[in-house]
Amino acid sequence: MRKSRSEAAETRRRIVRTAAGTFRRDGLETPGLDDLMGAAGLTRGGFYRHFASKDQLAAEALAEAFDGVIASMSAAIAERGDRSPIAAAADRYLNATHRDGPEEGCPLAALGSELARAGDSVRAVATDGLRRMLETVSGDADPAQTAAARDTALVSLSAMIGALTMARMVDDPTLSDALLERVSAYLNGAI
Amino acid sequence: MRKSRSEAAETRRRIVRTAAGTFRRDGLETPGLDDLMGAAGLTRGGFYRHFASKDQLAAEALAEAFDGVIASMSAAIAERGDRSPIAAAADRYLNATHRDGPEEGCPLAALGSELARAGDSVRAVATDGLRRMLETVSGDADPAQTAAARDTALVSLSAMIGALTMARMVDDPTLSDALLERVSAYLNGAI
DNA sequence: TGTACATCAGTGAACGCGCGTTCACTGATGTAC
DNA sequence: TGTACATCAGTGAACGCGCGTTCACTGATGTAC
Repeated sequence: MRKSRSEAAETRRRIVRTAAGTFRRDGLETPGLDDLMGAAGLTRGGFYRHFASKDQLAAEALAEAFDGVIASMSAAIAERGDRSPIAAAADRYLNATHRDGPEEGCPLAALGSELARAGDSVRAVATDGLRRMLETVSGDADPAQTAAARDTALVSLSAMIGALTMARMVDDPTLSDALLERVSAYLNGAI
Repeated sequence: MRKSRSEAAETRRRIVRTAAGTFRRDGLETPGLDDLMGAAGLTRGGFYRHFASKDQLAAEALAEAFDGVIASMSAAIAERGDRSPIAAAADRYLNATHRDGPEEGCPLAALGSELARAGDSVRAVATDGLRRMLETVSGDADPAQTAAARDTALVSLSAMIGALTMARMVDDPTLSDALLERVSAYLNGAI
């Protein structure tokens, strides 16, 4: 049954990658080890060959989720043309595709209120992820960020996270669409 | 052991009221019936004399939480002096007291990402609560709301909810304070 | 108004279930010589 | 290079625990007469 080192390393990466999606779709507490290992095509017993605890997997999966969404926003900003970085980030963030695919999206919107109650290691990853996202939307090409750019990033990202979370929460599609469209329009025009 | 009708009705109200705080502090899933009944000074067994399910209590407690926070914001707006309703709402919402007392605060910030995955009855209450908050911050004295006022409310409330959620999540007090202060300053000045 | 009986608020134990974690085991991989 | 042995990735069962829900029971309250 033993797998080679490279196979085991690949297995570990697969567990983290699939868990990053499962956590964002179903929350941090709801999925059990059976769900998380099953998503990677494995059974529960092998979990502790790779991780010390479910919390450790959550922290690593969260970091991976941030990597993906930050790369996506960074790319959107790089291709922004003559728009502001914030406008490009808002377009990438506030749309139906992102709303309807939380497993590939921003973990701050997917897990925000649960992260506030999570353990120290998870919150540390979340804090670092928020910082990286703030740097990204404020235009990370500029190393000497101005205070105004930083404030604009704080306000804009807060609005994006709040709007996407509410757009997923409401049971009225019209209100959900309005949240995405109106906040996106505001960030495209007024800032 | 039987209690009088008025005592039973008072007990029911107490369970809903204390549960509204417990859910906001600890989340929708984490507290068990032991915790929820214990907070009201009761034991688990009596729960089903008052509620058909834990989900029903969650829906009623959430509605009560909205009532409280909307009354508070309404009062802040009524006493706003020459400031805009949004500025008054932001001051009431984005401060350390609210951040550090989720059990008495806005359920959208305390439970946002969990509400997006909740059952139909809970999501219906959440949707109604968001609508009521939007009406409140857009100045509910005006019955014929303009589209612009509605859009401003969408953007402002999204920013408030996102900023408060992030302020509770990050493990760095400086960043947490900055989120509250900078978004509040923006909503006081620019809108 | 008083009495007999029915009701039911609340208790505490029990139900089945799924959780995170542990462990004995299997057998292919890695290592020592 | 070949062989003998140690290692360990992954399995599946078991552990104790707490969950939401059910239920028999108690005894004060409510109701019928």
